[in-house]
Amino acid sequence: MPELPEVQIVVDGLNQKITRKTIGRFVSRDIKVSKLSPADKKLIRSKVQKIRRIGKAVIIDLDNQYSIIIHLKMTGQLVFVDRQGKRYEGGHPEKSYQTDLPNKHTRAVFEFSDGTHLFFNDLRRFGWIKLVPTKEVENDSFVKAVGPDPTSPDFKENEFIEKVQSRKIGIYSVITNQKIISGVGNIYANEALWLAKILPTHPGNKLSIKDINGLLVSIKQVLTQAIRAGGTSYSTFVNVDGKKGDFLKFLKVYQHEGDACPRRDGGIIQRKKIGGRSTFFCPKCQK
DNA sequence: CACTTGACCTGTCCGC
DNA sequence: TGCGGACAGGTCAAGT
Repeated sequence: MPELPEVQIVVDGLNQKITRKTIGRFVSRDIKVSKLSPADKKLIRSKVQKIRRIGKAVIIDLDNQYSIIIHLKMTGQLVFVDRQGKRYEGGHPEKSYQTDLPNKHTRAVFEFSDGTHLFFNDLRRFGWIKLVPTKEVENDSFVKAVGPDPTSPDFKENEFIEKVQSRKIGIYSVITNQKIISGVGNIYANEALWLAKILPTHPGNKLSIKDINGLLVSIKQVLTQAIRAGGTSYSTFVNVDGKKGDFLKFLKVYQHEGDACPRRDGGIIQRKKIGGRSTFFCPKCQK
C-alpha cells in the first residue's frame, strides 16, 4: 500500500526512466481506473518534462501544459520496461499476481516513441489516472485535500503541533489524516508511534509539545529510512523496475501482533482496530 | 466544523 | 472440495 516513501521511490524512478520521452500511444484497459480516453489526443506526441509527488499522488508534467495525475491507492504499480513481454517480480508472484507484462491487472499502458512501455497495474482497482491542465493541478479535488509534506523544508512544526492539540481523537487518526500531515498511512503511522513511544489511541489534545515534536522526528526518521530501503513491499508494491523494497524486515510493530516488542521490555505487540484499520503497538513502552 | 461509519474493489486465508 | 466470512487500507461521501 504505497505511502509517501513508496510513491517517492516511484517518482524518483520515473524521473530516471521516462523524462524527455515522447508518448506515442496510450491504451486504457479499464475505464474505472483510467479516466483518460484512448482517443485523448492531448497525450499523443507530448513529451514528459518531469515527475513530482503531491502527498501520495504521482504528477507527470508534460510539455504541452497538461499533467497526468496518478494515484496508486493500495495495490497500484507503475512498471517501466524497455520491451513488452518482459517478466518482473510483481507483488505476489507466488500467488495469483502475474509476473508478465501486460497482465490481467494492467489497467493502462503508456507506449513511448522509442518502443519502451510504462504499465499501470492495479489488482484492486482503487487507483486512478487523470489528465488535467498543469496550472489546474493545484485546483484538483484530490490535490486540494493534501496538507503539509513532512519531507519538505517548508513544513511548519508549529502549525502541526497546533492542529494535533486541537483534535481529541486518537493520534493515529490524526497523523493518517492527509489534510494535517500528508504521506503517512497505516504502516508508517504505526511504526512512527512505536518509535515515539506513543499509543495510537492517545488523544491528540492530551499530547505535550515535547511528545508531538518527538513524534514528528520519528515520522521523518521512519519515512527517510523506508525510502533508503526501497520502500515496504507488504503486499504488491514494486518500484519502476518491478523490484520489491526491503523495508519489510525493518518493521517493528506493523503486522507483528503477538511478537515480543523489539525493545525487549517484556511487552507483546497488540493489534487494535481504529476506525476500521488495524493498529499495532506495544502496551509496555507506548503511553 | 469535528468526527464516525460504510463503500469502493479483488484477492488470500481460515474454519467448517 | 466448496463456501461464507474476515481481512487488507487510501480516500470519499454521507451521516451524527
